[in-house]
Amino acid sequence: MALRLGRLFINKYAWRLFNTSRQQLQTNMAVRLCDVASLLRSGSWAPEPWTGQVIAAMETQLSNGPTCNNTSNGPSTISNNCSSPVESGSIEDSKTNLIVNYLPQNMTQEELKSLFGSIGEIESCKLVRDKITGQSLGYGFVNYVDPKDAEKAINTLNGLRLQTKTIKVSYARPSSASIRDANLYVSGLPKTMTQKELEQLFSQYGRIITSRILVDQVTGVSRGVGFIRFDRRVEAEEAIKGLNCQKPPGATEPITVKFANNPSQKTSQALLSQLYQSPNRRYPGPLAQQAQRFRLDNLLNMAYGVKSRFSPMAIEGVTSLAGINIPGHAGTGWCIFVYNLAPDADESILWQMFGPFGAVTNVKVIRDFNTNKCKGFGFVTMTNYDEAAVAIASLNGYRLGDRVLQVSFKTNKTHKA
DNA sequence: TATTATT
Repeated sequence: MALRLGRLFINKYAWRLFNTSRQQLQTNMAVRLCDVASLLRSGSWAPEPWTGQVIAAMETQLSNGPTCNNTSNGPSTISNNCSSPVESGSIEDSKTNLIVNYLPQNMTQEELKSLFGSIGEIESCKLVRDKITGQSLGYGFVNYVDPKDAEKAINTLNGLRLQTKTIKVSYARPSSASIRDANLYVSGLPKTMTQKELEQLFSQYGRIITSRILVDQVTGVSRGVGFIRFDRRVEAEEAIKGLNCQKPPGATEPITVKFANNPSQKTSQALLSQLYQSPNRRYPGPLAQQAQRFRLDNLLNMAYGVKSRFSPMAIEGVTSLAGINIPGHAGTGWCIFVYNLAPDADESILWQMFGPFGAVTNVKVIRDFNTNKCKGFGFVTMTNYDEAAVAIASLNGYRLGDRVLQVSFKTNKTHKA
């Protein structure tokens, strides 16, 4: 039994790591879409040949622009935005606070902040997680300092594809008990009914926030079930009274309308993660350290198994991971030392240089306290070893302006310039 | 007949 659980545990981590690295790559791609495109146009950045595919994907997404509606993986709202102070009659609607929906399951709060921080200064950011299991509930909040940045985030990040999801970015409504539990589950729908028709049917009872008709993944044909989320719970209650057991216009069978199940209902997976994750997060102890080691081991396994381009480490690298002496590794990622930056270098140039290679969680330009000019070096933290290694191999010796950069994993020794 | 929208 213990072995079984252990195996499940390991597989779960391997799976998560694999998806996380893919997702983070895409996240960082997304952040740098505009930057990279402008660099390409200016000709000041020459990517390695293999990054061509990544760049092409960026350009495709950039040229397509954000798409809000009717994606195969996300519900959409025909009636547009979620927050209209006029319509909702509220004058307290924040113009800085955004709700972000349909986030990939494994996206972290830091990644959320990283993505939205590329737009402007963030006052606060929260990824909402299940209180018990710690699992992401797939949505979060981003509160900007400047309302203009919130608007910009909606314009540039709404409809962004991350992994299999298409995120939705909209103004958050003022939090209130009246808007909770307003999600309806509808079944018995005619297979021919469109989302628009579904919304038309329900819109008489209130403002619809989202609607969705589930479709067969292969054929794309309606499964006759869907969801309607109203602005307010009372509206949902009225819709149940008015539409449950009723036949939609032209339909031969009545539909069933009821409140949707809460997402926090426990699955076996949730129970498993509750067993292992929850105590770890609250009380970092031997189990947490063990989990960290699994993460690291699996990271290496994924690097070996998934990437054929690059064989990052020899066996001594694996054994060193069991210990704590890992050059450049600070627990949260691989720290990279970048030397010979110009005095006017800023963080954005580091994002631009390293972002295309994979998941970048942090960049820092070291500045002189008095002049605020770059002291000639900085640091970049990357999540995945292989991506960091390729970035280093590609950017070490890179000519930035009239300077030749030195790029390496950060060592534990003090660097002598 | 079931996705993850209110901190």
